[in-house]
Amino acid sequence: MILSTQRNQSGSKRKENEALIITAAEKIFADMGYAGATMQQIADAAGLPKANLHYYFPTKEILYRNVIDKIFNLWLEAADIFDAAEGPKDGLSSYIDAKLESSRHFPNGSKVWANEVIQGAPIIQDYLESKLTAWTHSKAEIIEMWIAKGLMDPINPKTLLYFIWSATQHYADFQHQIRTLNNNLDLTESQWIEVKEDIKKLVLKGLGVEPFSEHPTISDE
Amino acid sequence: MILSTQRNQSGSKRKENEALIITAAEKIFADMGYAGATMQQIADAAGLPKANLHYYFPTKEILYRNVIDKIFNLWLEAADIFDAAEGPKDGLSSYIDAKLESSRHFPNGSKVWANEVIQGAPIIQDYLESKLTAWTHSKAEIIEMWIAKGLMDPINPKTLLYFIWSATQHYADFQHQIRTLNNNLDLTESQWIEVKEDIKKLVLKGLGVEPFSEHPTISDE
DNA sequence: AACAATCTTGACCACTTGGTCAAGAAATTT
DNA sequence: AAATTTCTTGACCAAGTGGTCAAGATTGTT
Repeated sequence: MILSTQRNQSGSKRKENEALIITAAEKIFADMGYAGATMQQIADAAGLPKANLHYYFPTKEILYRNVIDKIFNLWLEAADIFDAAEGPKDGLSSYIDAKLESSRHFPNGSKVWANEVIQGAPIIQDYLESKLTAWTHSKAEIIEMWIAKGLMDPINPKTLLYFIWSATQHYADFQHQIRTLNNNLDLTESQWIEVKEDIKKLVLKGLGVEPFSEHPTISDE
Repeated sequence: MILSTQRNQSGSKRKENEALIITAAEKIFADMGYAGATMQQIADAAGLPKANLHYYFPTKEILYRNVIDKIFNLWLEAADIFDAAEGPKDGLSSYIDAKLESSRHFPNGSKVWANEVIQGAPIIQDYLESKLTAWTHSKAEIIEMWIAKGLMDPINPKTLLYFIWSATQHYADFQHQIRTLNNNLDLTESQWIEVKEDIKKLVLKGLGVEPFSEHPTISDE
């Protein structure tokens, strides 16, 4: 008895099972969309009976919102890099790296988000209106400051943000298409490195962020 | 009676109604996803009773594949520009323009495609394996030729294609998010022009495609 | 005008879905 | 060890789904 008392060290059984269910749900929602996902599939993926899911998350929508919540908070964290950066070379590089890492290792979150937004964000509109709007404005200000300081070419900050979001999230959302066009193989480590370098180079050079090391490009052939 | 005889001049009633249904279906599939869309919703959007849909398209999946077919053929057409181009400046500019126009005026097709690919292309995998693969290889060859001729910096051609696809399709797929971040307003004509210019400039300059007209950018502040 | 082909439609059905519930098993507290 | 809280689960249900069907309306043909 004494031995088995505190079997679950890391918090209550509730937290454990909620995390288990959310992880399973993230995958199923990513693969099937909100409407296409069934509670039964999620239950199977989590290894629990369906009725048990409803004990922890009363409705499918509540479960879904918990999934979104987890995803969005991860994204917010990943973007702290931005604020700490000295200038665009540093900040944008790190941000692109972080977003690509996230696309590589946690594509499901990005997929769920994409699916939801494509469909007009019927369930998470309040997120867009509040959190995402605030976040975007704060990052746009930083970019504008960089432009004002002459550290990069002028560009609409939102256009640049969309640019980076789309280029990086594409590797999560369109993972399947990319794999198919890569002889049905996932990208290798070296391919990922190449993608990272290509994207960073393209963006930084495209923005006229100067000291990109490397030999200066030959101007005319 | 005589008056109403040839009411439908342009081809058979079949073609008319099929087009009507496909257009309605495209919107519903884009807004709801494949699983989330119901035949009843599509029927309502088309102004027809549900049983009538099944007369023209026996199953939901057959209707869906017809929608995909229409979308994909439009994309193929838009990419002919690529082959006719002299070099990257011309070719990439035109392609970006065409893709952005398509995102602006026909976002639903892009959304349906994105939804499907995110979910692993359960229904259109054969498209990816055959048509898209062939198309991509042919475009990659052109890009490699441009690189070999020294018309642009070296880059993995697929990475570049993904880059352009993601940047342009983002404006269709994430239309709702972009609108929300634009004070709940659709982009204006001048905003679209700005986006086009920003993206083209970023890509071309990022690829070291030189004569981008305009005044030479001031190198240091 | 008679006939044939095409199209239209309400009513219907088998099946799946999210969600409920009540009985009980485990764990925790007193 | 008794009482209480938390968790587990099979069985169940009302609602909605894709798809069917047969009767009829419309159109085209001879």
